[in-house]
Amino acid sequence: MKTPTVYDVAQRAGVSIATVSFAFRRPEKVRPETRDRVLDAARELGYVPNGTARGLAQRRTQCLGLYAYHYLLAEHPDNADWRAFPLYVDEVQRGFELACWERGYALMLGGGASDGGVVTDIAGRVDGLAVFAQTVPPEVMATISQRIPVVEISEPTGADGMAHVSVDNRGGVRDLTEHLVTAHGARRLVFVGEPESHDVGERFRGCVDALRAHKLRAPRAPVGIRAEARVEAEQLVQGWLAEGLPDAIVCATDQQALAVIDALTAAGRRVPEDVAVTGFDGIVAGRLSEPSLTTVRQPMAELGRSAVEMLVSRLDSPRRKVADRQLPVEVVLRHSCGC
Amino acid sequence: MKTPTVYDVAQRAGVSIATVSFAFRRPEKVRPETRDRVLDAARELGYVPNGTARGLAQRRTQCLGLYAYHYLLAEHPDNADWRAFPLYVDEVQRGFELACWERGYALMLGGGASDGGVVTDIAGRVDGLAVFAQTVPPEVMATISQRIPVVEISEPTGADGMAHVSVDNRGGVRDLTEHLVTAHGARRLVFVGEPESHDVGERFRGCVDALRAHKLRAPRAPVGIRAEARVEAEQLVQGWLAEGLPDAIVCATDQQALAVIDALTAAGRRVPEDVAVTGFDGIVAGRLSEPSLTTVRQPMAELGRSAVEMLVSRLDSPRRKVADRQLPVEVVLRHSCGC
DNA sequence: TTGAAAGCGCTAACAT
DNA sequence: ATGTTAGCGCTTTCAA
Repeated sequence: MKTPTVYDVAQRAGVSIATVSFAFRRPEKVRPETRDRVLDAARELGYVPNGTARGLAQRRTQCLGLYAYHYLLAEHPDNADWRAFPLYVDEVQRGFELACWERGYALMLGGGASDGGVVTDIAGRVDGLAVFAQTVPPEVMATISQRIPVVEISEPTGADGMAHVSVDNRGGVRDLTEHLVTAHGARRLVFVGEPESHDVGERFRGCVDALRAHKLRAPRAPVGIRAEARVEAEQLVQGWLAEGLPDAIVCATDQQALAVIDALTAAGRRVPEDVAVTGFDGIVAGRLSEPSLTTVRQPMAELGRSAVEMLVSRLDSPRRKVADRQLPVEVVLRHSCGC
Repeated sequence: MKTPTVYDVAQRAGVSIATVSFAFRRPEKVRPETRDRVLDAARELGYVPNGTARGLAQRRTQCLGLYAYHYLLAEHPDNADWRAFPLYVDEVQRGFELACWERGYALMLGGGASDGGVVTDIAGRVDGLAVFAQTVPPEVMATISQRIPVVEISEPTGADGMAHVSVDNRGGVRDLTEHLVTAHGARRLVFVGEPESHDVGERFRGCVDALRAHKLRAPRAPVGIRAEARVEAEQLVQGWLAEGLPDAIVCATDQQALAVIDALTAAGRRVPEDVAVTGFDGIVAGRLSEPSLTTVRQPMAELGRSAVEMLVSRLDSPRRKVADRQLPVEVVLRHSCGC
């Protein structure tokens, strides 16, 4: 059962393939009777235009890509129940989806392996591509961004030929730390986070900014933790119990903050009575936790939407030079800081 | 800036385009030195294979489609806060994504307009397609399913040339109703749901089955409600208050059950003390509501995974005849039934 | 082991 | 208004 092509439709309608193409893409360019004949023939044959062929001929696919390496969370039993809530990447993805559809683009999603293979594969099939920070080797991105517009999500601005959307990490944590100090009288603060991440570095700097502004002693570096390791949170807590709890624990992400709170609770300490704990991101789980999590909310869906806008605008005017975008954040005061 | 093609790579490596193709796709068929020359040339030029051209030549895209018409929830202010939790479609989509990636397929997601245009467009670019029930006109699906394997998610089995994955709607509600009757002594039950939906019809029948088995009077038809209308829930509650509350309100979906509970609470009635309310689906919001929602859990991610499996198996052996699949459900007893 | 060449199904000049 | 035709960039026989 060979599927019908323009040729079949053309033959049946007694016209040329060009007319078939026009009947679909530029209906106004063909006489109404002719158009109806073509459309009828197409319907009778069950014609479905081959998008691949069209993409090749037009050299555009009307499709944007998102490399959504989900950190393979689903596979990681440690994290299974986090999946009950949408995480950062999920919410960004949702924004990306909706913005694509509003603009008439389809969305191609890739994931799985984190070597360059999958992402290159996707790059070869889309008009523009968005990727999350730290998920693809830079050489691979460099090559791809020479071919199509690329935007990196939550990646530092850099002169790498790619566009970047990020949020005001530093300002957010500065404001939050400021709150801890002025509203709750915190003096001894620690900052917990993955030291390798640029975002985390910025957040740490924001914490230091606020502390310095108050002439308080600032930690020299973040207390290291892996992205979402509960076990490490427990070890950290053991350490603090041994040497005395700080006034506040500023965490680089909500997930880490929740893990720290769990570990503290398990060790018999109360949050925020014994120690304040804060996060960053604004995921749903933090809204529902006990105590609810004071945090800095990122506009996650807006990050996804912005990525689409940036890609589309470069597609529409290719001469435009790549521009980065930084989105504002919002301090959300809940209970874990003592409020 | 023309992007490099096989021709450019071939020229630079001093070989033919066939050799370039082989070097990438069948490395074992070309002499190692030749292969290295080709790969080096490719790297130097920043070659990214054009997936569209490949798809056309191979007549397969290694890409599966999901038409994820999200009921435009995001646009509907009435529903804004539901979006904080993953809904049915989101969880199915997640299962679909992961299963695609595990099998080396990319995923093309379409949405937005619900006319046939978008879905036909996607159908023209993928090897297989999954759609949710009631989101695409049947004629359109009929045409598409003649071209590529299609599976409808949560759609009744039918001799329409498409495959279907669904769950045991009838059995699930039968068991749940049975519980209401035997464990909580419910006698007067109403069933609330969208009457047009096939799934809802099945669920209603399950309710009737259980009632009949106990020689209890069964409602003649579902009490109608739109998919996710809070306002209607309030009207229903007003009606019940006027004519006397039933013992139990069996709702066709969790979202409707939560809306009904909200309306009852707003009207000063207590659940489950004054009346039991149950749902169907097993969404996260029902786990966290007050009272927590007794429901029938669908294996949502599993639906998505199954859809992928069914598509891939038909792609792998095209002669296999289309087969449907029904997944089991699980009654989840929480507080809203009185447990 | 490598090369030549014929498509894959469509679009878009250009010609009529 | 419609037809002819040359690609789009790749895969894949078939020959050498």
